[in-house]
Amino acid sequence: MTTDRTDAAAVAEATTPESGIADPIPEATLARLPIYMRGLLEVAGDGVTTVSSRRLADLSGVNAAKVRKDLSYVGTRGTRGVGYEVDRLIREIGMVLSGEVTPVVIIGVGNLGRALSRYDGFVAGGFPVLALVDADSSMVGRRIAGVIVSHVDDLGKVVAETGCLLGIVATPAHAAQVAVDGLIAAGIRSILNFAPAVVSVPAEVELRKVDLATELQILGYHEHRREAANPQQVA
Amino acid sequence: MTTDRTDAAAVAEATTPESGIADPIPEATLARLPIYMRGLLEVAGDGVTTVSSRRLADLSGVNAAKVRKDLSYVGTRGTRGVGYEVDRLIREIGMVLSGEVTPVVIIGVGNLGRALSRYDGFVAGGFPVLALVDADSSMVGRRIAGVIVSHVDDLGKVVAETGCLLGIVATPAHAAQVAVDGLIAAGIRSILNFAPAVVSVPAEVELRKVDLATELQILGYHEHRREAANPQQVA
DNA sequence: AAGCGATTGTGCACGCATTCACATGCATGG
DNA sequence: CCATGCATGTGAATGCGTGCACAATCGCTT
Repeated sequence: MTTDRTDAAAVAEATTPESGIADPIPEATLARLPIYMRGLLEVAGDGVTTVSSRRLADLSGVNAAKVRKDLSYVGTRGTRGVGYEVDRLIREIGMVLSGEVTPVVIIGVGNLGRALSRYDGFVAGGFPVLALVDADSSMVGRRIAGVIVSHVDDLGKVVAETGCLLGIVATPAHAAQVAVDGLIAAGIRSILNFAPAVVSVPAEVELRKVDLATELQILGYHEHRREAANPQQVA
Repeated sequence: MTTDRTDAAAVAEATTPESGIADPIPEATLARLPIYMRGLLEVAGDGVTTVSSRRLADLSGVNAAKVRKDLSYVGTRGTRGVGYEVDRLIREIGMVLSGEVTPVVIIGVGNLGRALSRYDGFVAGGFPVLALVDADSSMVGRRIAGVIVSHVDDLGKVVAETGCLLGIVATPAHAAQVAVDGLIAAGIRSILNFAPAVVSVPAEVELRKVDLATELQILGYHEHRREAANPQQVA
């Protein structure tokens, strides 16, 4: 797989046939694939074998054309006049988004960290939480969701042992940057940050952010906006 | 992502003078305002009285031009050659995003719901969790983060009593639609959904979504991509 | 009083994402 | 074996968000 490491490699993988690396799936599409997957698994459970883009769109709450364009990126082709084969779609999408099980480490076992470590959706989605670390020594040794909490100083060791590839930061804001640096030092290059803080990472590290307070604030904005517009109406 | 904005109304109120309702702040800008706010509060704590767009940009991890354009939406004007007045910016941004305290109700007190109800960031951001409900009778009556859990059947009553304007759905996927319908029936028109399910709401209801599993899947995709490209290198 | 350095405010162009609209092509029925 | 209907795949138009680049403008210094 890919022995030519020239700068032309990037160009070459545009429409690589089957040489290994291939697709540059748009971020927006990527974010919808898991949604499609859920819908597909649902109809598959009902014994349905084919779906139209229209049907899948309804299940996912999006536009039918968008579904088709999205699916065109994953490579699967549907059958005109019929639709897409459910089983195959599930297989192909599943292959695109981390086909196998990808273990996760969580830094910070406060309220949020504990909840995340017990969140069923992660393991169900193929992301078992295999490691927990915290800076608080009184937490170390505790067992949460079947996993023993280690000290953050042992992060490198724990990550190496469990083979975690993804890191979740669930620390207070002031500890976020340190936590991220630690993850990177431990070899993690994909990080999901729940701490309400701006952290900086080297370019080769993928950092995504979930900001709970911000979500509420955006909702609050719209809510106040509506209140200002309408007089009032207690349901 | 998430959030469907039908700008039918937004167009009409384009540049209302001061008739009450006014600004149509872009969604992207809105999402950054809380970040700016954090940076501003930080420098304000250090006694700084003015910031340049450059400085604020560095603190927020964004582009300076973006900061200026964003701030132009909130109305505040800076002083050329000097920068923006910190105190005023804090006040103005604070006014834009739900100037006052906005109470929140959480449906579902499983792992996630409990964690959210104890999350300090909410109350710190002006979103105290004043009500908790669950469908499980064994949960009803329990006290979590100082709030007694009520039964979901009493949702309307609880919402009315506490004056909650925002709803958070933290139920399992299969209960999400019912939960959302309940919130709407109770008069809530701004909802944050953590359940991994597609739910439908009437047009006048604002629905945002936080999909934890999807976030990991996107990270997983990029991680696998990198692995496929590079040979391997255990730090 | 006037110039100078600094920083804002914004016009413009580019790129990504969404959506429409339609030709292409497959499967089924007569 | 051909016609017909239905759903795919995609070209093209539109809109939003981003970031550059620069003129306008302010405070400060001389």
